[in-house]
Formats: sequence, structure tokens, C-alpha cells
Amino acid sequence: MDTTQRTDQQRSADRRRRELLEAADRVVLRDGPQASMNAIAAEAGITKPILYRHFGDKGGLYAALAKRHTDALLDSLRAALDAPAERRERVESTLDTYLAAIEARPQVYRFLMHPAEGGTGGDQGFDVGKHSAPLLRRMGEELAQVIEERVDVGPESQQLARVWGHGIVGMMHAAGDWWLGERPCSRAELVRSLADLLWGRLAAAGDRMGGPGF
Amino acid sequence: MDTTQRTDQQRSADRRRRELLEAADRVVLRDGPQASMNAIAAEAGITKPILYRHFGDKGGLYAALAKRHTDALLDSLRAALDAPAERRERVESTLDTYLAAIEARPQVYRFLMHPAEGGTGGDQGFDVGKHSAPLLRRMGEELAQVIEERVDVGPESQQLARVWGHGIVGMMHAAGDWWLGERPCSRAELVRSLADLLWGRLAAAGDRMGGPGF
DNA sequence: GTGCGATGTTACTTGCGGTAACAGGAGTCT
DNA sequence: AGACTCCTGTTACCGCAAGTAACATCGCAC
Repeated sequence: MDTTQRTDQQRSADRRRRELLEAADRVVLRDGPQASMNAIAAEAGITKPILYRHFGDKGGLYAALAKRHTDALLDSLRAALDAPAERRERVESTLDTYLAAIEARPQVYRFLMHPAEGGTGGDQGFDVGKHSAPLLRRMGEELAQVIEERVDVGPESQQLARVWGHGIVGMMHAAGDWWLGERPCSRAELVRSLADLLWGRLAAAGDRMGGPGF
Repeated sequence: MDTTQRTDQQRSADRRRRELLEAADRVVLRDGPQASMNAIAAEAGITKPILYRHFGDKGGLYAALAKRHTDALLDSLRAALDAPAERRERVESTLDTYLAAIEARPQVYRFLMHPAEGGTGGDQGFDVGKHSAPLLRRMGEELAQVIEERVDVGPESQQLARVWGHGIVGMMHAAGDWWLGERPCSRAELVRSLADLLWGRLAAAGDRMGGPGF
């Protein structure tokens, strides 16, 4: 029955949805992550209930918005990770891609890292667990997969790869966040330093002074 | 003039302040980071305005609360970092201390990682920069200092130490957060895996299949 | 007693997330 | 044509939390 009509409606709704997302994007870029639903609705030229009909609640809108940027960033990262180059080069290129992204659009980056924040409703199960931003988790899993596919690390490789994936992503994120705030060096230097860390330069370095235990 | 009286008042105020902080602590431990000022006041047996007189605003209270836990955790970490043992052992012990702490009190941990959240007021300068939790920053700086003091890494040691400090802290944090949610392995295994990563085991591992670039 | 500062309260404002309840507009069926 | 049904859009509201103003009270110096 009238599939064409339904498709038409669907397409219209999808277009609307995209328009709304773009408006939300503009507002978030301007006001930061605490952009209000009212502001977003106003920017889109409509009123709140429409937003709620499309996205359920604020979390839904934010999730949809985050998915867009996350997907885009992950695509860039995948390209750097999968490049046919030496490992060190790939690692540095991936780090640099990430850092360039957060450098270019810090607001978007901040928005992605500050997700849910919990609803106003008194319920709020407060589920211990999934704390950090979904973006970090996805990057971690993605990297874990690449590591497991491409690196031979003996038995228990899967678990090791996941630990390393999340750990490396966290390292990248924290160092990037700090760097973005203080700008103590160029991006290239930061990339080199982090890669050096992963290459065990800390472990290999000598002690500065012979402590009692040494 | 009347310094004694002033001191008395000061001490009384300080005691009150500590009591309030302990009440807030209990509530945050129960309700998570979105604990309301009303709830905290009720738990302390008083009403909101008193809280505001003592701490200014919600951010002030949260900052004071965070400082306590942060200081405590940092003390533990310092002990592990400064122990007279081999470097690998110290690193593992530090990682384990941190992970044990977040494992024991996940709510506190989560509270520490989700700071300001932005005030209700429409002002909110949205300062790009200082994004991540103060705890992470402080841990990063602390670790950087220890690295610089004890590790000989050639010239530019200061900058390198800071990058590594923040990077390692981020690695620890992200991996810990993920681990806390999924519990894919024991704490000891996680510690070993992370230390292995820092010791360059990823960089040293062989490729799984000869790709075009290899 | 009288003034003064700290402690405490009730009652309010503002702003946000979220939700009725209502008001057309376009196509569809009889 | 008229009734029926979606979809889109609105205004007006509820509940709740942050933050504040104005008032009450106790203890203490003078």
C-alpha cells in the first residue's frame, strides 16, 4: 500500500532531521556543549516540541549529532591507520590526524567528550560503567581491532589488543587535551614525543641518580 | 583587635565546612555526580542558602569536594611512585594503586572526572582549554615531575616529561574506565598489559601478515 | 538594653528539559 | 462534499534545580 507516499514522507522527515542536525551543529559550535534545546529550536526556526518529536530527548539529539562527527573523525583515523606504511609512520600519522582534528574544531571536540550529563528526571539509574565519551570507546575498539589484525603479539592477543587500544586512545586524548590548553610545543613535536613513549623510550632511559633501591 | 574571637569563629566555620563536605560526600556517593544542592543540604540537616554562603555556588562545593579526594588519591600515588624499587615495579604499583582506587569507589571516581558541567546562567564564557577533569591534570603534572626528577632522557627532558606524564595518566584513565565497565580481566592482568605497552612491546612486536608496505 | 555579625529559615525568581492540548493542511476514502 | 487520518506546528504548561532576597534568631561586646 502506498509505499511511494510513505517513502516520500520518510524522505521529507529525513531531510528535516538533517536540517535540524545542522542547526544544532551551528548552535553547539557557537554556544558549546551546554546549548539549550530552545536555542537549537530557535536556530532551526521552529519550536521545541518538534525537536522532541524527532529526537526523543536531548540525549537523542546529542547522540545523533555526536554520531555524525564521530563517524567523520573515525573515517579519517581509519585512513591513517590502514595506510600501507611502516608501523611507526602509521602511528605518527594517526596521532597527527587526531590532533589536527581537535585543533581545528575544539568546540566540536569538547562536545564529543562531554556526553549525556544525565537527564533532569529524578530517575537516572546512575549506571556505573560507561562513563567516558562514546567517541573514546569507539576509537579504542577500532584501534584494538587494527592492532589485533595487524600485529603479532603472541597468545592472548585479543585481550592485549583491547587494553592497548583503549590505553593508547586515552593517552592520545589526554595529551591532546592538555596540549590544546597550554600549547607548549608544536603538533609535530607532540606527535614525536608520544610515539617515542609508545616505543618504550621511557622504559629504556637511564636513571638520573642512583636511588637507594638501585 | 579581638583576634581570639575571630579565630574561634574561623574554627567553628571550618568545622561546619568540614561537616558539610562530609554530608556532600555521602550524597555524592549515593546519588552520583548529579546530586542536587537540596539533597546535600537535607543530608547535612540544613537548607540551601547555608551551602551557598559556605561555598559560593555549586562549582565551589564540587571543587572543594574534589580537592579532598584528589589530594588523598595523589598521596597514595606519590607513595607508589616514590618507592625505592625498580622502575618497572614502581610503574606497576602506581597503576595498581590507581586502578584499585577507582575500583573501590567508582562513584567518587566518576564524580572527579565529571567536573563543572557549566552553570545554569546563560553567561558561561565557554573557555576552550581546560576541558578535562582537574584530577587528570594534576596527576599528569605530578607524574611529569617525577619523571623529570628520576629519569635521564637527554635534552628537552622537561617537555618530554610533561608530554609523557599527561599521556601516561590518560592511558591509565581510559584503560581503567573501560576496564571498570567491562571487567574483561583481572586488575593484575590489566596492570601488566599496560606496563608492557609502556615498555614498548607493541613497537617490538612483529607483523601478522606481510602487507604491501612491509 | 542596644547594636552587630554569624546562623538559619521561608519564599521567591529564573531558566531548562520535557509534555500536554490544541490548530491547521494535505491527501484519502465513501 | 464531508469525515477521517496523519503530519507539522504552535502556545501554554509542569516539575525541578540553581541561586537569591528578605526576614528571624541567637550570642556577644559595649
